[in-house]
Amino acid sequence: MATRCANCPIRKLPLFKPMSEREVAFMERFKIGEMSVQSGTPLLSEGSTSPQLFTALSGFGLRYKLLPNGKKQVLSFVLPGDLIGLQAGVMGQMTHSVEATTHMTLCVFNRSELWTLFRNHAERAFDVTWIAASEERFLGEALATIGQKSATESVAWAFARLYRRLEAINMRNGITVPMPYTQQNLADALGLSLVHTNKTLARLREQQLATWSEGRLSIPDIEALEEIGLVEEKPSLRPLL
Amino acid sequence: MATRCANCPIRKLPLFKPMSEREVAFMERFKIGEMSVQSGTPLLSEGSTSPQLFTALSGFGLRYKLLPNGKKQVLSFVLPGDLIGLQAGVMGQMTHSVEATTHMTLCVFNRSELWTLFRNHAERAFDVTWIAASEERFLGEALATIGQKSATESVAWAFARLYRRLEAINMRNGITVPMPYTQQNLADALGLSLVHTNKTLARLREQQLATWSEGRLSIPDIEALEEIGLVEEKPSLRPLL
DNA sequence: CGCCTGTTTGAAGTGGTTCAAGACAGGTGG
DNA sequence: CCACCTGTCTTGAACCACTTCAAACAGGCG
Repeated sequence: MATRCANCPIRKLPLFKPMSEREVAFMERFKIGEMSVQSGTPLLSEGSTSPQLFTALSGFGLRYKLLPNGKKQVLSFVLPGDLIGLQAGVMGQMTHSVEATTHMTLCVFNRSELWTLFRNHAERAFDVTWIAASEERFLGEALATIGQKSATESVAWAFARLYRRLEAINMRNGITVPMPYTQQNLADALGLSLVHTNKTLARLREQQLATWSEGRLSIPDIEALEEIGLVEEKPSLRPLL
Repeated sequence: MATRCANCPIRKLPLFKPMSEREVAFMERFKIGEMSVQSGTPLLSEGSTSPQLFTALSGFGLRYKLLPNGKKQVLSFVLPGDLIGLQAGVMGQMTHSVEATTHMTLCVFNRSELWTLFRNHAERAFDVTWIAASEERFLGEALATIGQKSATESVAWAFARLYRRLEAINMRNGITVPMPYTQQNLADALGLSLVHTNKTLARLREQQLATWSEGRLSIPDIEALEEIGLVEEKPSLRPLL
């Protein structure tokens, strides 16, 4: 059954900006339903003009682009709290695809209501823009990583970023966080080959910097890893849609 | 002296969405001045919380990030019509720097007025979000390029994209467009070394696909170049701020 | 003229790719 | 219950696209 926004389990997590009562009330109207999908389900695809926006409530996904040469670039990992489909929402068309990596539950919003949001809820509209700018910021960081860092630095960057983000939504357990992706997914995200990604992971494991197995990532010293990955930014208080 | 928005020379270019009279009137109030800077001038820097937003009226610039290891990633080339500083505008802090590559003239807006825009001009607010989403889209494309394409494909992609964008603002002259950047700039944008970039340019020149010298880029067959660069998206009608 | 920035070229080195093959786990059908 | 998938991870070895090092050249400028 659809969770009421008032009881939204993720809204109160430390990562998210508090919402006023009026905002919660509006979101409750804006939300048209809840969706539950299995792992592997495509949520949005490149070129489509989806009538819907989603917010991930639980589970993990991937945003990616497929190239004419058959290669795949993973743009980012979708985690609980992420807004999905903003591009189609404002520009009318997706230029990347999104799919569920694990089972996911999602809030569903009506794209056509986005306009109402802009007209009547300036604060929320500002938040939407904040989210778009934040994604731009993330991609800029990813670009700098792929473009200028070594394989080891890149993997360390990705792990550290994911660890901090998961920590901020209370998914850290001791020194480990869930990581339900494959090495191929990580390779596609960092522009590396699967083989080299695997060898890089082995090296990080030997040095006790990061151990990734059975869907869980363990990081004994996150600050050391951040240093290796040349991480400069931390997740900041963000609005939730 | 300051151009009135009503007479804005770039608003009527084919690339930009028409603006209503009410919108023009608002922009005229939103705009607090005009700025003219020399080549090399830093406009915004990483970490700063600039009180201003700009729109490039003429001239060329660069957005880039500097890494702790001393390397530089160019995120994009700033062309006339581009909005600068949106990140600081909504998130309060820049995570990349922007500087002028040539002489530039810029419209200056007051960041604190951005909020007024969101409250009283929903359409314009929507446009701002559109712009943010469009930058995200571009960075996704750049990521796929750097991550998955060969050096030749990357250079072809960058050239084709710039050519089409400049064409859309009437800066094409026959088969040539202005390109006032250095090979080092391009190398930093594509995550390649200067030497290899230079050799790749030589190869494209030999094959008569693209000739870049003395600040001008000539492309005899843009569609062939787009194919080589695996270009899938074209510049689309965009709002101007 | 001397200096600076940007471009060009050659040659050597390497971080990463590609190819190949095996191990292991989970799932499926006979 | 076993044989046989298929997907993921792992490892070794050969190769090459790109980097790094080095040096020369061209144009603009005080």
